[in-house]
Amino acid sequence: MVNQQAALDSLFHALADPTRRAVVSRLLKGAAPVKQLSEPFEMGLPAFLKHLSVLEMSGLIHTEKHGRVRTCRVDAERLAAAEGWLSQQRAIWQGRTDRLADFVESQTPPEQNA
Amino acid sequence: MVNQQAALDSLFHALADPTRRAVVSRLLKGAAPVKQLSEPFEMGLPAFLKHLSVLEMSGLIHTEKHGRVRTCRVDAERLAAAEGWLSQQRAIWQGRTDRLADFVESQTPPEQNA
DNA sequence: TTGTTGGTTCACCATGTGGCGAACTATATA
DNA sequence: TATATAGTTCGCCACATGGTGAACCAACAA
Repeated sequence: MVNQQAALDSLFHALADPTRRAVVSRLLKGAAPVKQLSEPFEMGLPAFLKHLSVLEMSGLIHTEKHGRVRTCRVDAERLAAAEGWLSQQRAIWQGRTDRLADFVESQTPPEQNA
Repeated sequence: MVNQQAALDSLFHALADPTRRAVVSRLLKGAAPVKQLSEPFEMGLPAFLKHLSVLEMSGLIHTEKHGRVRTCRVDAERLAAAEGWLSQQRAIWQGRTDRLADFVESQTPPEQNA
């Protein structure tokens, strides 16, 4: 469970940068080589590779090299993990606000996922 | 839209730390003063206040002071904003994989929780 | 074989982050 | 008034982050 925390740390950290979010967004539409991925961004390859490395460390993407070109693809399950934490939190919140709703509607036992 | 990016930056950055996630989680169960919030964590008040400051800058929490006690509460809409970006991304991904699924199943409108 | 292209590595730099202790302010409370 | 309590501010530190340019390696292409 401690490890879970570390995973979320690196996940959210990876997403806390517009370049990296753009890369994820781009990769969700299909795999791509490093060079092509880097083209929209006004930064050197070394800097861009660091972003890729952060993404890869977080597990959000994984890459493989064929010949001299490295191809990147996204791991959608990692993305779902981040979303999972958030919707879990929302469930807590909704568990609370639902009591107001229940007071009016009186149905649906809250059943928050611990 | 550029500002949107900055908002997501600080949102995800705020969430990229176990202490801050724990605070958010705690606050989703109800507002609390700084001291009480800080108790579970083994760090000084100054360090903890920096975390609160990061959370407040991101808009995830807001605070108000009455007398000498500052009360913190969460802003669930900010949390929803982060979740929103993620589910938006998932929609892209699912738009792709759904074509495979539809090819086999061709039923059940996915009903994602917006 | 000689370029060119795609990636990689390295040293370096400015800035940000996350923690500390110490000193301080302001509000309750005794 | 005196004292404890809740926050705040400040200076400091170690380390991570995000960028640079330059040199370099490995695979195609001419």
